[in-house]
Amino acid sequence: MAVTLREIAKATGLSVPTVGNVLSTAGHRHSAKTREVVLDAARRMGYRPNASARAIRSGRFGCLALILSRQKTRTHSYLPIGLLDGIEAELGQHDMHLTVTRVDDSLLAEDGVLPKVLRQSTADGLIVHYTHELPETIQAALKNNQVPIIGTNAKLDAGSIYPDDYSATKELTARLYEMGHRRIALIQYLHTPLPGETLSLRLKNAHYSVADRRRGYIDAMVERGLVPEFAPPEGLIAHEQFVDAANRLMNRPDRPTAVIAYSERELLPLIHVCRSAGLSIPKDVSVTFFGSDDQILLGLPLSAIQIPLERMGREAVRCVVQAIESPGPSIPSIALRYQIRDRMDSVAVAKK
Amino acid sequence: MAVTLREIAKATGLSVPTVGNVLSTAGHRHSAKTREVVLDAARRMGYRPNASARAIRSGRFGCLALILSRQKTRTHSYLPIGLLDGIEAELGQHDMHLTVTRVDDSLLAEDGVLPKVLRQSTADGLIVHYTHELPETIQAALKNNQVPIIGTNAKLDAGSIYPDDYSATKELTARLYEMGHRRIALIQYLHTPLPGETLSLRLKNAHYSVADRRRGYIDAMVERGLVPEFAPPEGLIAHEQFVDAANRLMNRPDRPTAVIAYSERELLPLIHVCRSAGLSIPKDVSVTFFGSDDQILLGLPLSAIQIPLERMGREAVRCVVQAIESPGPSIPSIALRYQIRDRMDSVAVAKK
DNA sequence: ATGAAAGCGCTAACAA
DNA sequence: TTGTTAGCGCTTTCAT
Repeated sequence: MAVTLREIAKATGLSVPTVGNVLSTAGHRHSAKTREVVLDAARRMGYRPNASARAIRSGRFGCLALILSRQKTRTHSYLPIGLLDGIEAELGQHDMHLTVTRVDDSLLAEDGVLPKVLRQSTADGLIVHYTHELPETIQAALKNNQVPIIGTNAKLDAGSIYPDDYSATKELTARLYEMGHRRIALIQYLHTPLPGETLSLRLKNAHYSVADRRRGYIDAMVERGLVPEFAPPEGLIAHEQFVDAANRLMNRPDRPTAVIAYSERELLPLIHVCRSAGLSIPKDVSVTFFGSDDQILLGLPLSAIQIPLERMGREAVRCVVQAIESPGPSIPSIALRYQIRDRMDSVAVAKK
Repeated sequence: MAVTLREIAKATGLSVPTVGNVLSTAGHRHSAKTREVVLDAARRMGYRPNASARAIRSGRFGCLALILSRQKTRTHSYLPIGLLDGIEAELGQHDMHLTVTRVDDSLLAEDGVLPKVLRQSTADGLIVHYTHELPETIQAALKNNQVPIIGTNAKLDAGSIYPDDYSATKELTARLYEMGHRRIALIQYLHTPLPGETLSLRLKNAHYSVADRRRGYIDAMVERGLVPEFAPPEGLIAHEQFVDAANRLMNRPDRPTAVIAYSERELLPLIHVCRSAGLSIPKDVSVTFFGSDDQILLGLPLSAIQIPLERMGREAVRCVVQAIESPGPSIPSIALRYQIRDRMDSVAVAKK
């Protein structure tokens, strides 16, 4: 059993509240000698306050829960470390900690087998990191939880923090234009539908950024009288065809001088094709992509348009904590501006 | 404020213990009518038991803490989702939940600014996921925590769960031999030292699997009278040279017919070089690699030697929980066997 | 079958 | 400056 105030009180011959005062809030109202004795004993005995006891007393858990969705059908869903960093940094400011739980996107969730964090009262607020839609049961459970809740990475009318992909792509395209580029392509692959998934469902299930980056790019191009060009044109191909699509795009006399890749996934076939065709990056082709980190692919250092994961985490915590401290009707959504950085290693001014 | 037993008691006209009994342990000892009334009210009012109150009563937090190290100097440290899955699955068996915290690998940690999870008493046990060495201060703080603690992904004398990379590589090499391969190479890049990092320190800081996979490979080769071949021979190169190294390896008349890649990072230059040289995988070259998931690179489906992350998570929880329930002197280390799967898409029988 | 009492560890209010 | 009392939400006796 862990060391309690009572044990320290017994060891020092003082009362429990005295010991508690010295070790937490009101230490200044005690004699130097007492403080010395208590602090010394606490250190020696390895005292650490019981967080649950404090939670009960204060009516606050001092804890937020991060709910991660889990998708059985597709692999490689994961917790971006930048998000966690942002969340933890901001939580530290409020002396709070984090509980993490995953929620199954399967029929199992229908059986009322909710994770413990949702079944019991464990946190003062929830951050739901959507990678896709959550099942009804979970949604209901979340609403029933009488604590503030916010979503990240999803574009909702209220209560979500998401990167502003429309503006980012628009600005990025404008930026490339200013650097002299006229043939700018957006390369964006979508997987062919899963078995049993219709095409329209596939598109509807896609992340909001698929449509938003597309729109931002189109608007910027059209504004400047340029013709938007997508690879592949229909946007939807099987994984094996990625290289072919990149080949078709880059092995043309009027190939683009700048390419915006939707994500890191689009990057690899592109780089491969460029290398094989003897095209130099960034001299012959400028490459930009949306990602969480700069990449080194096939020896080429590539600078990413960095998804503001850390700020997303920070903002999410900030909003939830605010809602906890002064409960209001609802949390407004926030579209986070990207920072299109000044230094883009893999982008060059277009040659005449 | 959340709904409490007292509120339900008030609403139903019953006593707090009665309501509590029905809703938790001893429901069977009450009349059907009472049960009905209580359960109905609880559902209607959205009752969820206060986890902290239970923790106080029971003397158990019902919670484990996962400590992730954070390395400022190198990016891309992250929480493998498979580990989290394993941890959560096993925790669910014990009706426990998970707290996650990151610990800075910087001097800040020296200032006694420990994360709240370590400063306070919040969990019944700790799982420390090492990606590298933790600073002394943190190590000390962990020891002082009077709860069971286990490390993952680190090879220690006691208290760690780690994949058995030696045996895995040895078996894998044997397996390739049985399929007719004689020229088998291990491709394993190490980054050049960071500024201020000596070469020997760089090697010492490397993950245990670097040495273990190397040893397993060498032992298997030597046992069969074959000559181990590494690319690059010295093992230590800069990132930009990865492609050159792969080129040197594969553009030779006596090029290997099978390649074991240390990790996913080694894979990409290899695939690129093979594609560019017109070498077919797996027809001309068999490729295997250590990774968390199968990969599709440049249109080629590659089957990974899967690092047993999920089992690592499960075992870690199992061991810690056991130590919590029956405290013993120390937790023994466990080397987890890999499962070299029967189906290896990217491996073919060697041609004569 | 139900309720009264007690106590887990901690802290705020009050009394000494 | 220090100690006493009380109570947060829950559960485990033990009476009724």
